[in-house]
Amino acid sequence: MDLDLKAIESKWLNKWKNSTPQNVKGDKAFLIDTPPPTVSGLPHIGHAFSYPVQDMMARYRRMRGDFVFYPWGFDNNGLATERFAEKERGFKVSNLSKDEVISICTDVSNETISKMLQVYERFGLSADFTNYLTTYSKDSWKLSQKMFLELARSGKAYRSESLTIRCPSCKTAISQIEMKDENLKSEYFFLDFNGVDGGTIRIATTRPELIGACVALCVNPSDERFAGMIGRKFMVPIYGNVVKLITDESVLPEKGTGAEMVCTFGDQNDYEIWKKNNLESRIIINENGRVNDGKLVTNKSIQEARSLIVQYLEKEHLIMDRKRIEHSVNTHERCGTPLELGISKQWFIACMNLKGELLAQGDKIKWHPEFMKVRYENWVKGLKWDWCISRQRPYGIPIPVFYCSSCDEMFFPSDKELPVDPSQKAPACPKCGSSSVVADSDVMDTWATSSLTPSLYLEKAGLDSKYSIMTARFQGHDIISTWAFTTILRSYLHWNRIPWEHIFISGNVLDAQGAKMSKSKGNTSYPEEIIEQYGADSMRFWASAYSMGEDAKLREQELTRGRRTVIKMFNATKLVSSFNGEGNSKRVAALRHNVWIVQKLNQTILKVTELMEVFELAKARLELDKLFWEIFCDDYLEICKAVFTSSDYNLEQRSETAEVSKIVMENILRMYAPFMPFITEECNEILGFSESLHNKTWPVGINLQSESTFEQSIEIIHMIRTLKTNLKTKGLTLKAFRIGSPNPIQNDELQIIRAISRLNSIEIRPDDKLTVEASESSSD
RNA sequence: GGGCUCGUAGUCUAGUGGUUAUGAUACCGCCCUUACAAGGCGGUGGUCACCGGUUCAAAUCCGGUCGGGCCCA
Repeated sequence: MDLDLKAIESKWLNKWKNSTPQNVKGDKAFLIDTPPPTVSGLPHIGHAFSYPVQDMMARYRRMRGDFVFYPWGFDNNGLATERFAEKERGFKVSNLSKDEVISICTDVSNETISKMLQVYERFGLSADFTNYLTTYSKDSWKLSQKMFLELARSGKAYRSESLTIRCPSCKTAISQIEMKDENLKSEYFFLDFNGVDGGTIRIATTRPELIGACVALCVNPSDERFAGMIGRKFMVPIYGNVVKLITDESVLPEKGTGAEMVCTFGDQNDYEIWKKNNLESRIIINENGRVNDGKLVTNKSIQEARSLIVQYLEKEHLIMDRKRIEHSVNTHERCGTPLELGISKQWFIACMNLKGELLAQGDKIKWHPEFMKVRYENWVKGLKWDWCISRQRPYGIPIPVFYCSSCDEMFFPSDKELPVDPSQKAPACPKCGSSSVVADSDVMDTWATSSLTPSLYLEKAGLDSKYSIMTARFQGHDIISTWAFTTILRSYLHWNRIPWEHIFISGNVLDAQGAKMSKSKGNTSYPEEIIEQYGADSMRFWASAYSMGEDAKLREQELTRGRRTVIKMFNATKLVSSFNGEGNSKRVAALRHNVWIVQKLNQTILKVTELMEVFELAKARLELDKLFWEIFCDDYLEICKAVFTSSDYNLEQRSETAEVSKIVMENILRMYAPFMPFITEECNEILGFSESLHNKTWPVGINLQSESTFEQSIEIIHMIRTLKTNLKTKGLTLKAFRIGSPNPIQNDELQIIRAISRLNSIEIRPDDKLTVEASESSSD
């Protein structure tokens, strides 16, 4: 093989570095809110699928003359990167000081970013890699803190002591966004509560360690088994406090015994019942996830507390029954630990009061595909909490707030002082002048910064005064409830506008069997392996084979087809450039076969452009493939070869054919350019152009003076091929044939038919329909 | 449990009411004095998941069942 894909790719990557096909100055702007990949490992196959698709749109719009803003960024802020750094360097955040953690995270993040960059560059993306942003940079700090303060000053963000979701393993508050339901194995313990006035009630619980937090018992009001017992008082085992049996619709009669403990706080439902009934609190799990029940358990983890309590219950013969079950538990998506609820002081961004407005914002954005909007709507409708944005972690953007210990005043730095690390030096209290001022020690949720990417990108590029709403967001459907939601929310809260006109949702990448890829299943693939084996253009070819929102399978056949297209394009270009175009044809496309191919080209340009305009990349490329393979290569190039080998054609006719073949080839390359930037650029050079293909404009078609009447000849050529093959399989060779034709066959058409069939004895007679048959054949 | 989505040759896929259901890939023949054997030509291969309904006409529309996937609880 004389085609070294790797060499071609690195050759062009180097050349493009010095002259990235960046922004044409068009009136129309196409502004992309690029998803900054999380700095928590190398790019995986999902990235190989989604980023090329964005790039195809960017390249297409650029060729259409738009001003294309295609920035790049990395999300190296917060817990994901912190966890990644722990794993990379083998340390525990809890064993190090805050400064040490930050310094290691910064190092790991810098190293990883440069590795990630190398992989992304190989994708052939035309994003501006030279000026990428990171979500933990000082610029990002500044904007993120500024925007936070805007919300805090206007009351849209508030600090409150209220129910918080906590991860006992990460030791921080989290938000509803980071919750994940998981089916976990557990065990029901059946316990009897003795009535103060006699009698007992049996309850089932999976959380015996919370008995000390029990403040009521609860059953469903329609559950007749307990009808006579409502309102009666019972004694809590071990602790002896007295609780009342109350009712709530939310209790499911078929769960356990139908009677359950209400604890402060077992789950969110406990909290609801607690609030509704104005119950007392017995908080036994502290902010660090340690249990202190004042009796049997002192400063133990939840697991340890559970076994202590169970041991005690067993010893006292208080467990009436046990049953293994599997049930759905709220866990932390980052670490899988079951979550706890507690009361603590946190910062929240209000959104519960905005559901209607947020749904209306969603309606103003064009969703591709449309049905993905439903996911957004479901999420907004299902919101249960305001967005808790404070995190008790070392690595993140600090919450820029001070609290005066003397007069309790809360105050903020001015915008001019940003970015600030409030822990560095606290100013005196502006109200009472006291110097005993404490800085907020928390950092912000990562999403509190990444929800600002449209502004982060535009500001970094100095475009924020010119543009406010971006054209397109590209992202996966797995983060509709996180990134899309928080971005829409912030945009609404700060500016009362939508962040982008369009949102493009890409699907997941599954393995060839349709199963989700995961490291534990061992079915993951990495983009670099694919590029090594098939080349980046083939990888992009595969990525362009799916409609928006559709899950993709890693299909070998699509990669194979992509590589074949690359090779064929290279060979076709070499052939076309070998056609000798000396002599100067005045009239381009006068010969029937040339008019025909130009007409086919024009038709395809129209179709492809139409499809690209509505973002139907997969369908556009199929049209292009059809033109290139079936029409241009299989038919037209065969005709060209005949023109150049047959003595029937003079210099001028050859010259015209050489010229037309080159023009059509070049137009095909332009249309393939967004899909396969490397091979098309290489072919563009082979054709003799010194200007980069990616700086050229999108084709608009070629003017023709005449109509083509060549279609019938093409049909005849196909029929001759079939006839030849059919005879060959019988061991016969076609020597002469007869064409029956309803239309007259022109002289030049006959020339081509003769040249392609390599036969001279052709008989033509009128017929009702087109036929081709052997008039004399013999065995070899 | 709720929502969304998908089910078409061995595999993957096009096809939102109208000839004989598109194409790729795999496989089987035949073709190297041919830009490309990583090519060309031809062929085998389908109860369009299942059941029912609407219609002159259903892969397509409606209802249900089964099965995958994702999101949310």
